[in-house]
Amino acid sequence: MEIACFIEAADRHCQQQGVKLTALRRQVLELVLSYPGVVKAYQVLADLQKQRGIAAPPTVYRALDFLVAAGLLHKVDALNGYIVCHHVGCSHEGLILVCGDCGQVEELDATPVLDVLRQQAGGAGFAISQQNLMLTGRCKECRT
Amino acid sequence: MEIACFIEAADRHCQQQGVKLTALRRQVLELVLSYPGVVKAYQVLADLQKQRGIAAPPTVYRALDFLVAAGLLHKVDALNGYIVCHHVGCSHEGLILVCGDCGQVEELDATPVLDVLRQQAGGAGFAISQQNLMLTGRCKECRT
DNA sequence: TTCTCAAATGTTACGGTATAACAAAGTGAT
DNA sequence: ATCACTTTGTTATACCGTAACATTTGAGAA
Ligand SMILES: [Zn+2]
Ligand SMILES: [Zn+2]
Ligand SMILES: [Zn+2]
Ligand SMILES: [Zn+2]
Repeated sequence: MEIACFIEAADRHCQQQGVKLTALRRQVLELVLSYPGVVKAYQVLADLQKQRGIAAPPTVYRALDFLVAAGLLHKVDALNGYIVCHHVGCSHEGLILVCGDCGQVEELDATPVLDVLRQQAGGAGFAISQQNLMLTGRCKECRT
Repeated sequence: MEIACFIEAADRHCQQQGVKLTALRRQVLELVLSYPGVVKAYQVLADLQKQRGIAAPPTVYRALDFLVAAGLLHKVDALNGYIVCHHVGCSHEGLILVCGDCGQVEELDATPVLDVLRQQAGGAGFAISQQNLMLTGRCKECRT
């Protein structure tokens, strides 16, 4: 199974970083993984409630925050959602393409373009921090 | 006055586009202009209430949506806020730098870098739409 | 083992963000 | 004046996210 494999990698990744992928965090990660694209916190919360009967917002937000900090998820501000990072470990800044029609997500490497952006911003006295680039558009399928 | 000049240009810009900068929309634009950087909808709402006694969220959200659609404001998703576009008319895609410390904003031209991004995304079958690039970081002053 | 402390999770309550739905008022054309 | 259309007002509610404090858990020290 694809998911189990990812979880295993995530587990190793957390151990390397000296943080713990607890049962709850793993469960939330699995729930996010079960979606093909962007997922919202309250959707994860609903799923979690189906599985363990009761859960409150802080439970899922804390897990999501942890997973983002660990580099396993990315937050998609424009959609108030989260996506799985499929480039764990490859110390990267992501170029995240979100299809506005179907919600599917593709993640490319933004390192080269961010070098250019850092230079351009630096010329204006601005130091841009480590971050991902989010762009919206339409995926191959949705372009018909 | 700087603001009056901007409003005048905004008015012309709207006329050219065949949309109307009504009194309410102008008032909201002035309120956003009165801040140096990112402003939040509910802050504008509070200001509006001071000026006209009563106002509800839809009033300000509708005005803000209009101003964004007209190209007079940009929405900063990462901060749930809005900024004034100081490149009205120059048909542009902005590279918007937001200082995470002080909220100040600088807007550069993102056209060249978006050309590169379009090419990279196109290689993955993705057609990215017209949009601005938002990056967070620290401005000259806040870097101490 | 048992204690202790820090991290993680549970729980309650609340505040911030945004929109749906419908009513009323303005605008301009016939 | 009447009509169709756009804008604004109003109420209510849904969605997003966190503060604050209680409780549990688990790893290391005594
Ligand atoms: Zn990634
Ligand atoms: Zn799609
Ligand atoms: Zn702009
Ligand atoms: Zn600053």
